[in-house]
Amino acid sequence: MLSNIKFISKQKSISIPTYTIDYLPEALELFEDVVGVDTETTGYDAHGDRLLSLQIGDFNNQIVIDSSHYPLKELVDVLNEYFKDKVVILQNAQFDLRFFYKYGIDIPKLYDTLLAECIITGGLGNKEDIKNVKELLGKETAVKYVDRHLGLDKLALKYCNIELDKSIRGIIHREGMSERVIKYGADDVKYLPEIRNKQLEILNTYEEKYGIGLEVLELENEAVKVFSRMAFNGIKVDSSKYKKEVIAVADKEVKRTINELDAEVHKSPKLKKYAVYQGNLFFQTRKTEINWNSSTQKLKILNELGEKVKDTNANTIRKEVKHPIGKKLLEYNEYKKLENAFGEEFLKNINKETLRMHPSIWQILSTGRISMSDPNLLQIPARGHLGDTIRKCFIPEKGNKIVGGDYSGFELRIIAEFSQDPLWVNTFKEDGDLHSILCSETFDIPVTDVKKPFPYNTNITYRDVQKTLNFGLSYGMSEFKLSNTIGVSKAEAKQIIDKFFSKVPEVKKFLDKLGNLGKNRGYIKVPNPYGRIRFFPKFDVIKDYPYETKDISFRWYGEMERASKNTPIQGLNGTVIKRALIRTQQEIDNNKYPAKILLSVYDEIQTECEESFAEEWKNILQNCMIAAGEEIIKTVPVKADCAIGDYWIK
DNA sequence: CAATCGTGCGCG
DNA sequence: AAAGCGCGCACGATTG
Repeated sequence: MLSNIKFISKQKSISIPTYTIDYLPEALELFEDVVGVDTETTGYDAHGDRLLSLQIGDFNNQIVIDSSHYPLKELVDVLNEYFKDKVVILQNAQFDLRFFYKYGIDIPKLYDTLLAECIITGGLGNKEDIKNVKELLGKETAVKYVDRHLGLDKLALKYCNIELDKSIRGIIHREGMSERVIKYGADDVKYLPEIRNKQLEILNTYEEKYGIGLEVLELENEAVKVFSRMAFNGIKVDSSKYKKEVIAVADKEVKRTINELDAEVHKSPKLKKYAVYQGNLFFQTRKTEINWNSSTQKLKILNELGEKVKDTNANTIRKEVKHPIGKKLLEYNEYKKLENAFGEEFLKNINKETLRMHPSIWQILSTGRISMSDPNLLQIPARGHLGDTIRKCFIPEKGNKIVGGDYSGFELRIIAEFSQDPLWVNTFKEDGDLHSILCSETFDIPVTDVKKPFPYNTNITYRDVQKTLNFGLSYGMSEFKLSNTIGVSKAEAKQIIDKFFSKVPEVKKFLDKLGNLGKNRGYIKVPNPYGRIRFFPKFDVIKDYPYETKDISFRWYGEMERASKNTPIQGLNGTVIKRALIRTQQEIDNNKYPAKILLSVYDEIQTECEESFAEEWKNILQNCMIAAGEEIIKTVPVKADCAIGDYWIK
C-alpha cells in the first residue's frame, strides 16, 4: 500500500517514493474525475498559520506535497487548472478552504463529507438529548440512539470499515514529514471517494423514504465556500473605541451597581450578617461578602428578604420582586453580562495579523441554521444600554462602507406561504402591518387603538401582546407561557389564543399538522426545494422503552411537537439566507466586484465594499436577497431592506 | 486540581 | 407531568 503514495519533496524519504515538483502534472493524471483533498497545517488560523502539506488522492493513489519545499502559492496555476473540472472531496472544507483562499486556490465543484454526514444524520447528536437519554437509560442507549460521529476516522469506520489512526495528528508540526506523517496524510484522502459514494447511496434512499432530494447537499456544498470566505474575511473592530465606550463604561457601571447593592445590604437588618467594612478606621467603605455574580447567592439574598422567588431570571425579578434591590440587580446583571461576555476577553478574538475577528462557523444545526463561535458574532448586543454603541465599533476598512440589510418579517411570511391563511396572506399582500391588523382582530378593537395599553398589564400595549403571540405560536407556545409573559391568568391567556386562532384558522391547522407529523413519525422535514430532514431520536427511545418512560414521554412528545412546528419555519429561513449568500458571493465572483461578505446573522447579511461602489452594491445585494426569498415565498411579497453605513447598522 | 454541571442571558 | 424554538458563552457550584 505504501508504494501507492507519491511524496513530492526535496527531502528524500526512505521507503516512500519521492519526486520533485516536476512530477506533479504526471502524478495528477493518476486520478479520475473525483479526488480527495486534504491539508496539514501548523494550526487553525489561516492568517497566522501555514500549510505543511497538501494531499490529493483516491483509493489507489495518493500524492503528498511537502509545502515547506513547494509552497502553495507556486502551485496555484497548476492546481486551479486541475481542480477546474474535478469534483474535489474534502472533509470539513471550511477549514481547508480558508488556507486555499489565502493563496488564491479555487475549488469550483466540491463535496464535503462532513456536511453530507450532517445532512444524513440531521437532528442527531444533540447534547441535551444525549444527556436526557443517558440519565434515563444509561450511556450505551444514549450513544446508540442519539449520538453521531462526524470525524473522518469515524466516517472511514462507518463506510469503509477501516480504522484510521488519528493519534498522530497533534504531533505533525513537531515531527515534520516523517514516514508515518506522510502515511497519515495519504490516508486522509484515500477513503474520501468511497465515503462519498456510500453517503450518496444513503442520500438517494432518502428521496424515496422521506422525499428529500440531493438539492440540500448541493446547497451546503456551495454554501461552505461562502462561509469559509466569510470567516476568512472576518470583520474589523475599532478596539480603542470599544475599550473606551464599551468596556470602560461597563466596568464603571458594574462598580457603581455593586456599591448600590452593597448599600442595600447594609441598610437591611435582615441582611446584616453579610455586611463587611473595608478600609481603615477613618475611611471605611461598605462592602459585603456577597458575590453578586452568583445566582445561588442572589437567590439566597432575595429569599432572606422575603421575596419568594424560585430563580433569579431577569423576568422573574422584574415581575415578582417588590424590594428595590430587584431593580438594582437587573441593572447590575446587564452590565455584568456585558463585562463578562463582551469585555476584554471578547476583544482577544481580534486576529493579530488582520486586526479583524474571524469566527468559526458551524454550518448545519438541526434546523439547518448556522452557529458561530470564537467569537459568536450572532449574539453581539443589539439592544440594551450599550447595544448601539457596540455595533458602532464594527467598522469597514478605510475607503470602504458597510452595506447590509435584513429580511422584513421573513418567518411570518413563511407562515403565510405555507398556511395560505386568507387574513395572514392578504395582510402581507396589501403590505399591511401584520401585528396591528391581527391585533385588531384578536381583541376586537380598531387598528387605531392597538398601541393603547393592554388593560391586564398596562406596561405593554395590545400590539405587544399580539407580537408575542405571532412569534410565540411558531414555537408552539401555550397559555402557560403566554400568561407568564404578558401577565394575565392562564384562563385569560387561553381565551386570547383561542380568539386569535379563530381569526387565522389556517395557521392553526398548519401548525397542528406540523406538530402531529413530528410526534407521529419521529422526524420533521424542512420543505423542498433544498428539503432536509430532522430526526427525533427520542421518538425511537420512547418506542423501545415505553414501560419506564411514561412521565418522560409526555415531556418528550411535547418537545418534539413544538420543535416540529418551529423546524420548518426556522429551517426555511436558514435555507433562504444560505441561498442569498450563495447568490451574493456569485455576483461578487462573476463580476469581480470590490465587495466582501462579512456576516450573516439569521435573516441579515452584512458586507463591506469600496465607497464608490456602495450605492450600486446596495441594490445588487438587496436583489440577491429578494431573489433568494422568492425561490421559497411565492404568494406574498418578499421584502429586504439594505442600507449603507460606516458601521454595522441594525 | 481539573472536568462537568447548572444557571442565566446575548442574538434571531 | 411539561408547558416557545434554535444556539454559544461565562461564571459559580459541584463532582471526581
